[in-house]
Amino acid sequence: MTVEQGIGNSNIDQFPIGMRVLAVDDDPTCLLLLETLLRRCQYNVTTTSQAITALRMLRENKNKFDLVISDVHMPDMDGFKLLELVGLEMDLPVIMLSANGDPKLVMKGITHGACDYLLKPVRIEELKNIWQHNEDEDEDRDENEHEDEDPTTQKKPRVVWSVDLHRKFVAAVNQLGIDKAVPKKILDLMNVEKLTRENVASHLQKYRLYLKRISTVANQQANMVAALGSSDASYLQMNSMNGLGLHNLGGSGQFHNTPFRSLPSSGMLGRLNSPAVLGIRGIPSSGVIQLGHVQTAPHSAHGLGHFQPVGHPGNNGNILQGMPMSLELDQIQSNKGVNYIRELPTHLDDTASFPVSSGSTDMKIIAGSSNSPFVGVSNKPLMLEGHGQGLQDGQNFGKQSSLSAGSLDPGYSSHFPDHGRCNDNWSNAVQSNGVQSNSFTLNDCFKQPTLHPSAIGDSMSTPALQSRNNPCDVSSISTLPIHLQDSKADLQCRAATMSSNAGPIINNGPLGWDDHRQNDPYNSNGISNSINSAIPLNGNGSLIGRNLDPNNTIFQRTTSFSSTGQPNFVDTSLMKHNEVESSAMETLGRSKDGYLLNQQKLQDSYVSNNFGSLEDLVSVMVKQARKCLVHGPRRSSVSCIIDDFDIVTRPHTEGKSHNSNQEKWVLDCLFPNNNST
DNA sequence: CGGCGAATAT
DNA sequence: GATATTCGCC
Repeated sequence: MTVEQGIGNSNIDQFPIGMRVLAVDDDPTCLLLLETLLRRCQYNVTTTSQAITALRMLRENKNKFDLVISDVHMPDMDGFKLLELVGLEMDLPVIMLSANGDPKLVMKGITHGACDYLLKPVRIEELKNIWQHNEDEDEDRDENEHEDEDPTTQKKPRVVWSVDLHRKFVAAVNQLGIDKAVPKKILDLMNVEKLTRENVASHLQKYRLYLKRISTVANQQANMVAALGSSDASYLQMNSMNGLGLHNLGGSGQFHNTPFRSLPSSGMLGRLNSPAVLGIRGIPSSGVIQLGHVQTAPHSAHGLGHFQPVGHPGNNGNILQGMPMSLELDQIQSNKGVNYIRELPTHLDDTASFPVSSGSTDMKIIAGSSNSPFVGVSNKPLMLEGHGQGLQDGQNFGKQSSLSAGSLDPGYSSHFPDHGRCNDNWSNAVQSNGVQSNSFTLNDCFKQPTLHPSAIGDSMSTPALQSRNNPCDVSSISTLPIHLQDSKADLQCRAATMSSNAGPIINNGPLGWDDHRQNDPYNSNGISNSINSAIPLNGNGSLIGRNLDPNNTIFQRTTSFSSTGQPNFVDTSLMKHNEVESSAMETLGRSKDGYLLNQQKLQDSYVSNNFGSLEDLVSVMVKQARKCLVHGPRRSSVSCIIDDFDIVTRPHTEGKSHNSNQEKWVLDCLFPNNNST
């Protein structure tokens, strides 16, 4: 089959122009129509009104056709018979066509090997897609065969521990108490049909290992912190840098997120770019996809994918007591998050893509909670109680992003008690590395969290989702290699980072991803609120604090950046860029929900510092965008963005100006759904 | 039953 | 090749 670039109105990437299709229908009119439509799709069409003839043609010209479309009701031979014979004698995909949509007939067609069953009158849209059957015909057939087998003889389907299922599991475990949680009891509590004790037992084993890993890492962190005096600048620095990104490193499994696992520096990046992560279209057969937000994979067809909600009153029994929960950010994040990342522009010119992601309402940002940058060093602090600086409520959610951007502001940190320490540390780290650290990564510090007992239960989640809507992730990827490469404490730092993020991430679960989930046990018991409340409004304090360091201004960083000319820098800058943008997006997205970001101060102070790097440009954009958010979607609010944009783009051009188109563009980017201007 | 490790599947 | 799941045995 010839596969060429898609034709105009086709939304498929690859369209098989010239695919040889044999159309069979006893009704001349129908046949003509079918032929016309098929030709319009640019297929190479051959027609016949007799099934017998069709069969003969197929037999005589083996390999001369790529696909067969046959009517079901034909005088000379039943369409099903033809289907059967074709399936028997040749390996060609057959699509049944009938005016009768009787489910039984459809089923019969499918069971007989039809790869599709179209109803008359057939629409061209349907025909445009039939070629896809040709691509995975074998797979389809296999699937069909399985689906119709007798359940008793069918192989036991593998249990897919979806997020929901896992959540139920955790809820059950928490309810029972980790010590008393045994497979049988958990199974009963979960009340999920078709799930077996063995399934639960297996998952429990895995879960225990997971907890163990976490605790181990936590201890290491704690020890390290103790050894280093906790004030070690570089430690914190790195910690924050790697932050969230780390969970994405490591294997790919239900619990792989655990940040404490092996941390290949390239893992995350690779993952982000992997098809699975980005959400490829096509056959949902990979575990990752299955675990995604929506289970569409065949596996879920067995019922395991559809669990009845099990009411879980606040599970205060924290199964993970004393443990630094880790993160599982992956799992918590939503598919949207994935898309979100995928659409992150890499270049300035792509900024226009903002709207796309901002449309997502479930972006979960981690709200930093503790004031102490050291919180991350879990274990001891194990911030189970929020000590934020006063996040009032969920409204402030999304602060995170603003925080990241905010960290850029040199003067912002003064608000945080620990900033002094942070600053020193941070600057040192930066200098020693010779690379300006990404201010954004600092966010991670915030993430430290405050683990809410109730929320913790969710932490173990399923990692399937590799999405990372968290800007931090992105940044960490890029920065990690550069900053930590030769650091001996690298591993430890990373570990620390991870754990520190755990808290927030966990919180995210219920608040973000889970938010829109029907069966979210945490969403209906007030946990969300508690979590939110635990998030300090100024959660960013520590991060920003670091930036206070007079020697660590953006400017300085920028300078080192450009002076080093290393390839890595380039990448780094881009990543940062993405990160920033993602932050912006997050912020923007939140804005739609009416979140106020009182960070004007940052913005204002920042505006005066314009450096021509992408990073700076983006950061400015972010800040201004935030400002814009504060004021609402008005053009006037956007002007400043444009101004800054110009300033950054043309550092030495003061007399910049913008026009209404620019304003509109920016506005559209920020508020894609906003009609008013 | 629960826990483990081997055997498989993905 | 690494993991995740299931199988079998104690």
